[in-house]
Amino acid sequence: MARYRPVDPQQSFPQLEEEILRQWRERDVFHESVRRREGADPYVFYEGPPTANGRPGSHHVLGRAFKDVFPRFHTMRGRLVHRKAGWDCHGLAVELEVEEQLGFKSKEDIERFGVAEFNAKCRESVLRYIDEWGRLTERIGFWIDTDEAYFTLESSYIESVWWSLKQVWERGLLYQGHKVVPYCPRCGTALSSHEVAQGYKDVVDPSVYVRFPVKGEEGVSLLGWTTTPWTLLSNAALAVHPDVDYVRARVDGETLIVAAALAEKVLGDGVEIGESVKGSELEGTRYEPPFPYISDYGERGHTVLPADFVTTDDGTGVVHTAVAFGEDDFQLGERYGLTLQNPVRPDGAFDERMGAFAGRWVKEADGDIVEALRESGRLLHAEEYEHSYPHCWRCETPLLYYAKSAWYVRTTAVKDELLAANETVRWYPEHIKHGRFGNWLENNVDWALSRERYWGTPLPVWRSEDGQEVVCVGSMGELRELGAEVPDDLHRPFVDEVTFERNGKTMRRVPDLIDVWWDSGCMPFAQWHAPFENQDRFEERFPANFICEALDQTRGWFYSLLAISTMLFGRASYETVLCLGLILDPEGQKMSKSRGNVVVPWDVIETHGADAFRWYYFTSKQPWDGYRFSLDTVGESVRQFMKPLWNIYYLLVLYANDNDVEPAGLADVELTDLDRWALSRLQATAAVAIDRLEDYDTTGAGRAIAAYVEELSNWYVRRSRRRFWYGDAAAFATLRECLVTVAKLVGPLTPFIADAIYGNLDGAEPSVHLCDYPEPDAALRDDGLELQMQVARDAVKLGHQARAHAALKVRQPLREAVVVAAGRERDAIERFEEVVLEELNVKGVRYVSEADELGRFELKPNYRTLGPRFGRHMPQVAAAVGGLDPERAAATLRDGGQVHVSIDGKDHALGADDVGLVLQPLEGYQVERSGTHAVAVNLEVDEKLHREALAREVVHAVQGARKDAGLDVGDRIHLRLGGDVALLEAVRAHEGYVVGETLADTLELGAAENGTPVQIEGRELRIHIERA
RNA sequence: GGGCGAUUAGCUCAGCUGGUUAGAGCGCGUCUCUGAUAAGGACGAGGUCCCUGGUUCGAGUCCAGGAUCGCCCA
Repeated sequence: MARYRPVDPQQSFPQLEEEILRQWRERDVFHESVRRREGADPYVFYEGPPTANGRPGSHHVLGRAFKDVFPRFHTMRGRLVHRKAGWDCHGLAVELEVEEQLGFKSKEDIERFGVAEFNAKCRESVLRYIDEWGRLTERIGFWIDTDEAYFTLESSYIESVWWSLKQVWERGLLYQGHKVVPYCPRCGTALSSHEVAQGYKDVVDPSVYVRFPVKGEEGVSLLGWTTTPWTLLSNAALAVHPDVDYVRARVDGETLIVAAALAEKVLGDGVEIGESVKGSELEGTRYEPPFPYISDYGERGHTVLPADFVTTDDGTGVVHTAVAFGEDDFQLGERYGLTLQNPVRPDGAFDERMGAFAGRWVKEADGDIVEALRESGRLLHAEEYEHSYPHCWRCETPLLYYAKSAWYVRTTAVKDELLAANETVRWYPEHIKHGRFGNWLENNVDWALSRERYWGTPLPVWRSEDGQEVVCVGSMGELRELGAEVPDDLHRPFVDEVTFERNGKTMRRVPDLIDVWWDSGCMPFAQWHAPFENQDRFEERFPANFICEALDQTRGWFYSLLAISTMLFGRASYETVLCLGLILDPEGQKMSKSRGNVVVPWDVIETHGADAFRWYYFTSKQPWDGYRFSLDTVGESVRQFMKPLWNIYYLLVLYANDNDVEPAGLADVELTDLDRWALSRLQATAAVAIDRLEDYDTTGAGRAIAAYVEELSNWYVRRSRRRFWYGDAAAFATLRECLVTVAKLVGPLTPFIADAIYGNLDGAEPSVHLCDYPEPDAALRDDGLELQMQVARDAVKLGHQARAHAALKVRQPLREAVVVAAGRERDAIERFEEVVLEELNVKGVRYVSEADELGRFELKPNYRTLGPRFGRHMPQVAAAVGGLDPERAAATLRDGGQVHVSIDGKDHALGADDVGLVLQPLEGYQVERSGTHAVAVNLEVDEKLHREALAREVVHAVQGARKDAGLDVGDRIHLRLGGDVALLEAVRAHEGYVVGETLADTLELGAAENGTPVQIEGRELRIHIERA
């Protein structure tokens, strides 16, 4: 009767996983695993909400695999790990997706379509993808509560976000300001810095040198330089560095004022250099602007101003300033009271003040502007200039640096707090902390919070038309108290209609939305609608023990979480961050739809399964380094780890069922040394796995477990095969214990195969994921045994090598192996002599403690111990050791004595640790050595040994024939053999052996006329098999 | 232009606080084992540890400069 459910050796893992998924659903294993830890010490995980804008890709599987493994591990370790899913629903990305669907090109299109309808589409679009995300999430075994997920679009979430903004407002950190921002005229919105970063492209722009004639000095011009000719239309001033030397350079009868350091570079070698002055002396110089359209820039308009940002790296050292179109320019304008004039409309076209250029898209006007300068004689020189310039990451429109009114959070005011909070965070990899992230915090600028878009959390600021009254609203209740009617849906356009009276004035909301990163950064409390509800839950689950996202979140979620919690609660909202790297294709190229090198996760799952996918991510390398990834690389996970593990499991079940072996505890059986070894190694492996996973190192944990599975397969099982055939209780108990424990160890990593194995071999719990993580049992640990086994395995390996080099197959029995070993090594090999004999197929082992028979010792200085001791005298020491008599020294050292060397007339004693003995084999012997021990095999094959080898060959041939005949491993047969007499003679001499190995009930010799012929050493054997 | 990281076998990756024969897996070649069997084992070929300098008795490992690639920032 089968004790265990039979195992398919060809099991399809994807199919197996579907089965396990069904069990998890039926038994509600995930929720049960959380329920069982009710009241335990919580381990808090925060889900960084993905934007469900598009189908999930392989990089999302990476993130979700790592977000899964540590919560699973800590649950098994006894912690209570709630996992609440979340979805980031707002933002420009979603709007763009919808715009694309609807064929929209601009904000006017959206306004015409209707904001309510447009936002309804956005909501629909986000929710549409969430299903597929949910499907993938479940399929890869990412356990997270999707039923209770938070959505950033919910009114409750938005209300919590409003609350956060009100806190910031009350601290005086929320303000409206004018700043020059990277602005996309097509999308009609400013971009955040990380959006800008995505869009840098190399472009060729005009590079123009322009004369700015000095007023009242005929023939003298300041020479300015720019790569954005369109900004010349609103030139407001020129900037020079006060400490830089400027010269009057004469060229072709005119005088040009440029930085001394750049004069020759710009004007050529032949230029005549005149008077030199400091930039500060040029301050106040009035000049003629290049275009007449706007003249009112205030008192200091169209004069030279001093500025520290001017460099002499390129250009002329005289910097054209257009207040509205550059950060430096804008600040300069503020300092010197230049009037802010912006002649460019929000759609990127010049306004009606710009004469012939009115209505033209600024970048396209560049060429004509250069022409106009040429015609007016202002152009000295024009060329092309290649540089990298930011473009809108989605619509590819070149961005404009553009002065806009916007709302900011004064994060610069809390920079020190941010840095201090960062100090409390543990980063993986460590260098991010003070590198990328720390640097980013050091260079903190105020958070540009507002967005002039439609689909997002509305900025809860209401204002009177005259700007005198401003209210930041922190909740719906507060809004009601102010006398407003509050709609159910807080999005635009509904929220825009909310008004109330204050001091006799009508208060209307400012039209802006907020940055989506603020939304997601609020999740620690907003996911619970705290502080309006569930304040206790929020407090219980704050801060997070662990968060994990891709490296690109450094300036995204990692920052928004830290910044918001620092401003609101004065501390970091997470303790440990794991950063994940990029997924690249096998050529190291970034995966992207446009390159067509994207690996669809479903393909991987259907081909190899989710376990393999996860295992690959966990173990192939440190996750932050990025992955060179393809379908095939995942296949290796299956071949190298899952398949061998499955094979062991298959073997156990096969023979346990065959022999009707009952599952037994270790206490009920008599363990052999080999069993104890396997169990000892198991404890060691558990210890490593725990240590590595506590340190967020799946690679270290996974590799240790894989190494153990390899040992189990290629040593324990291989050495124990016969015990399994014959139903040895201790072997079954041991292997079962090992496999069940491995299933637990590997559960967090490859949850499906782990549960399949556990369920069949143990099944005390409904799932392995309800078990405790294995604790190493010191009573089962035996370091000495492990060491001895290692020595014995080394000896076997050396013997195999010796045979291979002598080209003597293992099937040929040999009389003896000669082993050079003494003391502990000899004890070890003697303890496992049976194993050594069988592995090497030799009749006996002969030990020699002296090397004489097999070779000579050579002495080698141990640099590791001697180096620190002798320092720069090391070469002399090495020479002195080389000068010792090897035989005598070796004998002395092996007896535990000391040898003496003389360095600079001083005597030094060296012990066994200081001098290594290396055996040099004598010629003519087949000896393999490793350090001080060596193994030789006696190559002499006599008649008897040869006959035995032939018998083994015959068995080998018969086994082949059994297999060809399609027999089961346990089928009994009637065997008839015919052919060469020498072969038959060998069989006769070893009849018992042949009959036993081939499971033959009867054996007839010389009677297989119609048997299948095979060749053995050039002799023919005819084999006839019949099922008994 | 600045910051951070990477560079080790044909490929994917290990190499702890510097120690003298630089490893594994895959792939390749040869052999082998066989009652886990489209698995397993052994052997072999394959390496200027990106380059150049430096520190040191000794550098894949530490330092400086450079190259290439990636990410981030401008």
